[in-house]
Amino acid sequence: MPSIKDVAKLAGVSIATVSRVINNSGKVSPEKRSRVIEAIEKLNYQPNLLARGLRQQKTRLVGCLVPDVENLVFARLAKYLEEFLSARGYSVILCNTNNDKNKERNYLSVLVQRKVDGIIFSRVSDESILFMSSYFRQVPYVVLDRTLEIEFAPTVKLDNFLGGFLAARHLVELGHRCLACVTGPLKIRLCRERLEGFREGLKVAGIDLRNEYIVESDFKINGGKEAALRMLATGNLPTAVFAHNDMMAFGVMQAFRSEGLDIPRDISVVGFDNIPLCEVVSPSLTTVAQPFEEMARLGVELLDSLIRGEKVTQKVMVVKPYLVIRSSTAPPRVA
Amino acid sequence: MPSIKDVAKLAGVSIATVSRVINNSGKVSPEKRSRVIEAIEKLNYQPNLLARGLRQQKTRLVGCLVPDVENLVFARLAKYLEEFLSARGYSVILCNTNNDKNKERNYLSVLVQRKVDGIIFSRVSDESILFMSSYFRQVPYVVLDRTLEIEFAPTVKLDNFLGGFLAARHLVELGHRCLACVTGPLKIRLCRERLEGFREGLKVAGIDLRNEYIVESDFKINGGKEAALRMLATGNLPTAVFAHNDMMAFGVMQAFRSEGLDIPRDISVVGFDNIPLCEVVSPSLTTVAQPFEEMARLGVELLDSLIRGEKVTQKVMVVKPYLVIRSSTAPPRVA
DNA sequence: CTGTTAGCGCATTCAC
DNA sequence: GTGAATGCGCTAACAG
Repeated sequence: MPSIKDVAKLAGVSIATVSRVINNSGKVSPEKRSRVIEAIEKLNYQPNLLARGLRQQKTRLVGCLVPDVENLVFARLAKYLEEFLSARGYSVILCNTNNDKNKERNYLSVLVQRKVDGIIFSRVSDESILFMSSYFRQVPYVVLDRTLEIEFAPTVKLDNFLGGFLAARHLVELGHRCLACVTGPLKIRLCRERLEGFREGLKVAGIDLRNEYIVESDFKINGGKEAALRMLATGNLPTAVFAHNDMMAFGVMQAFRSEGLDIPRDISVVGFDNIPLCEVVSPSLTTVAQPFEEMARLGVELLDSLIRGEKVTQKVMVVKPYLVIRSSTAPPRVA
Repeated sequence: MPSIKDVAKLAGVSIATVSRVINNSGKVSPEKRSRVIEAIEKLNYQPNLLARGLRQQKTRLVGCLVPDVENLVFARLAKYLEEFLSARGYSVILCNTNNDKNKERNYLSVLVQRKVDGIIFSRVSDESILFMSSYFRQVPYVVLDRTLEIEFAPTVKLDNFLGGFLAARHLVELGHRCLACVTGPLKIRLCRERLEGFREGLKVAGIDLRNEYIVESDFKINGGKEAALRMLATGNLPTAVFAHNDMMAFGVMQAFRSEGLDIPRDISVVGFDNIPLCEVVSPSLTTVAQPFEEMARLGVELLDSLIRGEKVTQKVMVVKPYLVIRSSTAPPRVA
């Protein structure tokens, strides 16, 4: 591996001049510049980013923590984060925490040791945040998709209440009066928000969301199936179901269909997330879409500003979900 | 950020002693050791891995190139790679090339500049490999899931021919005599291998795979749909279909079902990959499973050996796929 | 056992 | 414009 010295020697200049050429800083005579460029190409020289980082005290590295890359939601988020970060000249260390607090802790430590310029957290546990808090003044960070209880934490989040509300309004407008909600784990704040938004959407139409129509589940497809089966078991079916994510909605649809019900003729289903699969299943799934790309873009912009030390006035950004109407929702059958 | 100097000062020892404690190298008196440890904790000192990497000429960083993290196959692979690599003390820079040759090129360059200890390629283009070849003697690498035409390239790959063969044998054993294959892009070698394996599996049963029953597609769900519709259009339906991945198999199932056909009563379908969705769709999908975890494990082991400079006798490893029989396959209806 | 020192590769003063 | 010298934080070689 050639170093800057080798280039300098070959070009017959000092390493300072080579550095100036590489970084386009300072004045260099055209002649020496071309000699340096020639040497660089001849040696196939690549600057050592470790050394540069050590010297400059910045690395153009950003760490991204996600709970599960196999989850389509986070795969998507990760993809966009990476795309926008690399467009701004950052490399990304992607850390899959697997929802494991110890892994989170470890990764945070590793990222700090590797001197990342910033960190983007997505849905980490409060414990990790606590652990991380000792670094909070040392390394810029942005929290994505999850609100922290920490004041002033720079955050990009979805208006989950609105998401639930949109689902409710859509179903009410179709004429549904008997609705159910399959939630994610209610210990997660965003689930509570989605539920409350849904409840409010019904309330403004004069409909009560009865407790027996709230089924708590786990964001997984099988959880959705089980939730639907539980409803079937009561014999008291709603005419429409709102699930807190698309996977559970798929499970709900499958369970109902396996019992001979037709979607949406017998029961309408609304999901949440708008993962690509929504449009390919049949019937295609009406869902509350999360603007992942926008969230990633905002998160990256925010982090970049923080890293560059720019003054950031708005540290908490809330993005709006929107409804994508497909074929899984329809007016209820006339009773 | 405290440095080793601060620790040394606080503990009243030299930086060499601190280094010895950190790395557990050399002998240090118990007393000084505990003083150092105390200082480290007090200052919340974290070693600077840039400096260490620069000094040691190794970083414990590994770069992983995948074509598309949103694709469940690669998300899975990436997850396992990360898991096994971090278990061995490596951090991972995950690069999503988005099937873009320029991004591949860029990433390779970045990884080299960041002095990664090794690289794991998954399904990169031949062009990138060409570009990379200038580094091949400088940085250890392993090719996953795709064979290169380069001699001696360390590789972990699937026996794709066997995969096709297994699918064929299963269907033939069920009694099918009229079979079709929905392939991925045939310019990709592994698709040709899967197809040939399938053909051979039929051949040993005395069945010819007729050309009109080979439909080339694109690995996507919609591609599968279209392929099925094309078959329907000919009016000459097979009794079983083998698709080169699960997503296309889902598309095939959907298209057939939307035309009133029943899976597996009217038509059996076999997929490839064994993504988690296989067991949750209905009917659940019989498929040729790729042992992603094993591939990742072998790839990481191989790379680690290479990095450590161990002598590696077997540089090309071929892993075997296996059949997972679910509900999408059944004997054909009696003609 | 322990401390001093050199140097990894680079950007950045500061003289000239 | 240009080069010599310094130091980022660390490990390793060496001397004691």
